[in-house]
Amino acid sequence: MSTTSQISVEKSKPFSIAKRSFPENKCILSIPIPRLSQCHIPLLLSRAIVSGLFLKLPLVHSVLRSLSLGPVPSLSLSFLSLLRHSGYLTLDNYSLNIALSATARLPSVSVGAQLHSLTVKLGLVSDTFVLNSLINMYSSCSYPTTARLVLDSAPQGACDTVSWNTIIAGYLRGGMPNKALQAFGQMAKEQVRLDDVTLLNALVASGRTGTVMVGRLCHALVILNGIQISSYMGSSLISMYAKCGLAENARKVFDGMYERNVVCWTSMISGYTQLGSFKEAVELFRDMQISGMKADDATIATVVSSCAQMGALDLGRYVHAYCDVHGLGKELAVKNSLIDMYSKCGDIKKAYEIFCGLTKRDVFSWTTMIMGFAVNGLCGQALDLFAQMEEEGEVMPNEVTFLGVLTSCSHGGLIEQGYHHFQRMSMVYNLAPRIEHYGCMVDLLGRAKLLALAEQFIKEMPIAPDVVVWRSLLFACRACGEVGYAEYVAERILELEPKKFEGHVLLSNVYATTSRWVDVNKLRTSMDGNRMSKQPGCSFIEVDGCVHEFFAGDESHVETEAIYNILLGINELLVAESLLI
DNA sequence: CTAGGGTTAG
Repeated sequence: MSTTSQISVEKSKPFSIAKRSFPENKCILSIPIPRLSQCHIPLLLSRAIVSGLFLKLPLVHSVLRSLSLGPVPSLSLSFLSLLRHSGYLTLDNYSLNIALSATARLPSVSVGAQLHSLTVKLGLVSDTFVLNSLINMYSSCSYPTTARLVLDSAPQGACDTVSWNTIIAGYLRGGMPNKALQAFGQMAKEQVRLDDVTLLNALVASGRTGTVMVGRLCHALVILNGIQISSYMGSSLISMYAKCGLAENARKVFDGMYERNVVCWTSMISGYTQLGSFKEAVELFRDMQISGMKADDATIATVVSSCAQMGALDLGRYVHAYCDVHGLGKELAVKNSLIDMYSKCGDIKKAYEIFCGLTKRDVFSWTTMIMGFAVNGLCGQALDLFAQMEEEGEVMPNEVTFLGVLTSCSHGGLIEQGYHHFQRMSMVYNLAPRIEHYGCMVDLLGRAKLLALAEQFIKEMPIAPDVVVWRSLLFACRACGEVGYAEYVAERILELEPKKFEGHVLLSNVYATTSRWVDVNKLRTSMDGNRMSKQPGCSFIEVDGCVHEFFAGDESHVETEAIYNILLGINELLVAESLLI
């Protein structure tokens, strides 16, 4: 089996192509071909071949390989086809391997599929390298299921660790982390040798599915096998622990690392952001700057998201300025996060300014801006923007976009429009409404005090209502003074989450409105008996650019009550339900 | 031939 290393070992006499001469083969191989104009190389070589020059096979192979890795992988394919048709080369396992890795980088699977049938015809599917390239080609072209079919129907003994690793990576890329985890299990069951790439992929799968057990197992395997915690491994571990809600474990991995690159730092910062520890996220960003590690766009995007969720406008502005100084923030993800930050912090003008300045807009840009208008009470503008999005038609709305649209209708009291968009969501865009969308609709009807309609809507839902849906209905009951029905609804919430604090409180509030103090007491006593402790309501406030975090009922904060009153005035969103007790 | 972090959410 030919490999690249064999090629670079090969040395030969000087030879020439056209009028350019090279001292030896090795020199050609070390030419950074992507730096030359890639288009000229096949042209140059084609001319040489047509004029009857014989080129050594290793050179041809190396050029094919470079082209397949270059910016225009299809050049590799056209050159290969020329070589074949001029009788220069017959397709063997090596050239087929190169061709397949070129097609893996094409947007369409069609050429790759043609090569697949060629592979079968030539009887090369039992070659492990060719097989793996084939699997990789289907995985990269977003056909992970077909890739799996290739693996499952491969001849006995042809598959190896890389084949399985490629399958797992393909599932992850295709947004199928459960399948990835399953494949990892099968791999272990069939006693395929696991390596560090396997564990790395399995860690990603564990994180995305929230399967701590498997994540821990992988971590244990890493330690037991003495696998070095590289930046790759470390960032995967950190991200896995963070996604499973174990911030401390993530931090332990982070602190214990011998060397960390920007990805490790970003993994930890984004872990904090995802877990709602915004202050820690920002602090770690500071530590990162102190340590001299340069942030990149991924870091900025997650830090800005933390600022947005804290409502820290000054801090957000600082990070924005940091971007300009360090030449960062050119990527859309950062601009989108800035739009979100400015609109969540109330500077909707600045948010819209950034949005308007975008030369390219993805679904995040539109959705963030729509949601930004909605939460700032500019429901009309939110809906106008959605109309503009549909009119331009370059970006398809997704489920979250419709959450923004429905929220706008709900906040604006636009019932007919709400129904209209709710229907269009599935009819026009083939998006199945999720429980969140049903929640929006109940909220829409409840806010308009259309209690009977809201109730009917819940009854006709194809999914079981969750706590949020019931809570929306409960608020509607309260607004309509329907105490009896409110009791029923509060009981449903309690039923869904008997161990949680909230349901008990809601029910006891309902009792309190009808002065049923005996029932209130009974409920409170049972709560104490169950040692039910509430999650403290937590808020942030920025004073002179400094972010203070405080908890409801936090005695250490002397000004808690005062700040709470300020918050009530600033942003109704910050008022956690448990603060009201 | 395979590998890590990032933006929207009732």
